[in-house]
Amino acid sequence: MTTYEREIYAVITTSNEHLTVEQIFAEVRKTYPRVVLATIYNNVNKLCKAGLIRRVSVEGIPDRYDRIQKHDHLVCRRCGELADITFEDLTASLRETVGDTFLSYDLKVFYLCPRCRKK
Amino acid sequence: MTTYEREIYAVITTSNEHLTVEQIFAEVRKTYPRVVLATIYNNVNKLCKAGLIRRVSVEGIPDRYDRIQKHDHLVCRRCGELADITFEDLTASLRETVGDTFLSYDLKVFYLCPRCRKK
DNA sequence: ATATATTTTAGAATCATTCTATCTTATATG
DNA sequence: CATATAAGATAGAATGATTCTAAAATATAT
Repeated sequence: MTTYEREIYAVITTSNEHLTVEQIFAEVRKTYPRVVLATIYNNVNKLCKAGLIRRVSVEGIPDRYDRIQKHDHLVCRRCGELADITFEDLTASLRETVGDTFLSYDLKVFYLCPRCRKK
Repeated sequence: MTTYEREIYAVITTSNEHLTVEQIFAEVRKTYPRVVLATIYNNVNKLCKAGLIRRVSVEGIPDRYDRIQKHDHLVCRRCGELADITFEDLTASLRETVGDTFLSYDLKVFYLCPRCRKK
């Protein structure tokens, strides 16, 4: 692991939020002021391919990066904010339906977050 | 409904595939050669907001448009190709977990499509 | 110690999508 | 019917996240 890989991995896994590349960039910059945005892109891609982090893509907003530990996501339909939920694991059931080419799944649950609910 | 809305709606709902804006554009053009790409964008957006069609966003490839009738999607991890599956309806169970701010959900199942499997 | 591979930097390029301004068509009102 | 107003379509520029390319720096291996 390179310095940046380690640093970016740490930023993502120690954060309780779902960080965008820009947010990771801002964070890494505090320690390594000369880092460049492309380096963050390079490394989140590498970390994703290595299976150490996961990308969370929500339509219309920049991709976010997250720890891999199994969990699903709540997405606010109004503001796009992400939150974690842990719903029952569908793996076995899906593998049965799909067959042995099944790889993984992504469950996004749309809702109104508490803040948006008030409005 | 305007002429284009009707036409675009028809193209999407009569197709067995999951069409991109470009594909819809090509199709509509056959009947209305003077149509412009922005018109397709305007109208798919309007149709989505009206709840007559749904957008299917898969990371890294252009958005696709689909009929609304409840079903889930298989996404090939290798080529991005989409296919339909109908998995058990999780609505009731999710509403229980999430509460009454629950709106809807999106389940994507990643697999290897038959074509990619061969390689 | 030198060659080779990997990583980073810098900035240009890409490309789906949105936006703005203008023109056209449809609808409503007197 | 004529004119006003709203809605839709066109054309093309703008946006913005992400990727790509080429060069520079750093690390690894022989």
